Amino acid sequence: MKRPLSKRQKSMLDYIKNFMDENSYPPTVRDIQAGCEISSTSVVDYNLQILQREGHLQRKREVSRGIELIGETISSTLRQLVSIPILGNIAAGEPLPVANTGPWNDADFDNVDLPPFLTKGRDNVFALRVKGESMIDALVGDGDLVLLEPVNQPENGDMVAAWLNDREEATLKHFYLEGDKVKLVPANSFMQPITVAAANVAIKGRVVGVVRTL
Amino acid sequence: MKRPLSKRQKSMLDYIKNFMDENSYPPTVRDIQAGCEISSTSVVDYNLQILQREGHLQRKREVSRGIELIGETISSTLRQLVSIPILGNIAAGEPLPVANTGPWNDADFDNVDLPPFLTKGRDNVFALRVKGESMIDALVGDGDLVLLEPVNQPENGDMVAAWLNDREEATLKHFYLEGDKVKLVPANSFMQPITVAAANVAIKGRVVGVVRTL
DNA sequence: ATTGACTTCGAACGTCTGTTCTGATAATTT
DNA sequence: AAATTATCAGAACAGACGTTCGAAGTCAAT
Repeated sequence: MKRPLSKRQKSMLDYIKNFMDENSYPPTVRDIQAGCEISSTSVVDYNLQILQREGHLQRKREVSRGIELIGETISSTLRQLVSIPILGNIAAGEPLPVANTGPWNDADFDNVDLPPFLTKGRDNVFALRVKGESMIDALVGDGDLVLLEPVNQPENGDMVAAWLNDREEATLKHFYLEGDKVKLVPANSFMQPITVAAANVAIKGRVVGVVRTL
Repeated sequence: MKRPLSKRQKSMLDYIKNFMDENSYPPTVRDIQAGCEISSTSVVDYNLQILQREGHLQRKREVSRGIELIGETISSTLRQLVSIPILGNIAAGEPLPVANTGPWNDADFDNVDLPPFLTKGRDNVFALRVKGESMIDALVGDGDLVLLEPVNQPENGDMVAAWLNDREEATLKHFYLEGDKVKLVPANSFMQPITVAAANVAIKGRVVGVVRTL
């Protein structure tokens, strides 16, 4: 979402939208190539990658017509929303009621409806309400809603909801894998990083978004 | 509609419907083959022809995933969304292209679609993209989207987009009215608060929400 | 002028995918 | 029982399709 879309990318997005309105299935790379008068399929692929990175669509690798528009309208007044369960609160010392990453029983939790560009088409995204001021330095404050994507193996630097088996508590921290240990860097400069055995920590999810209302 | 559908044809129809609910594009012949545990693609083709002849779907020849269900409805979450224009960027020293708070010309700006709970029914909410790290202490970082509500007279402590007439620049600051002067407290502890005459500052809007994607 | 990021180009590779062909098996009718 | 029709099996073909690679072009900043 950093750079504005180029003319070509806008044109492609428009074409895809029109195509799906008329055909009920997405266009192929070569459909887009012809429709937008582009000389090479690789250019289409290149710009599709950008459109995906910027959150305008989701692509499925090696799948023909594996394009899904997100955040785009179907009709003028009705738009698509994604329902996301708020599984509970998260704050240092408090238990996190996330048991597994299976399909949620929607009836058990409060839900928020969010536009798809916030989840970027990811599956099983869930939300946690932040309690306390312990994540200040990560620009996450009390009352914020953090959107998490279930992951098994986060990448270094990701902000994750980590569960410590021995302490039986969950916090929001930055994740760094160091050999067979995991270093969890807190998001508050007054708190020290902690390093624990990898077996002792369970990553519940990776933060993919933050929403705050004042 | 001469003959009733066979068990296999019903199964295929169900599979196609489920597939399109989940994937936003139709299945291939081989998807159906696998999903319905059919031994040969020719059998799928054969039954697809029947389903088409009976009017349950429409096929496009030689087109991958060229299947269109007839008389079926989409069953995903359709809700109301609010379209909000992203009027520009805001960062210390940069001009803010907000001229007035009248009705926006939607065509001129990028838009984001947000669920109504983020705007809380407020009118004329607009968004600004935050540039730079100068609002760190207010938990607002580079790339964040801030949602603003146009206000004439903010309350003390509100985070506002303030335009300084003499400097011709706009920043995100906390607002405090002190007599006939306005104190603007920056959101970065390395910056000093500034106090200016009330006539010298124009409040463009009050921050009502923050959205961040990672 | 040189760099470096971004974008485009042309071609090729390997798999995906709709289609078709031949033949077999099952169900239905005569 | 024989004939007819409906359905299935397996294989193969040709084109569709996503992806990748090396090279070059563009453009702004240095």
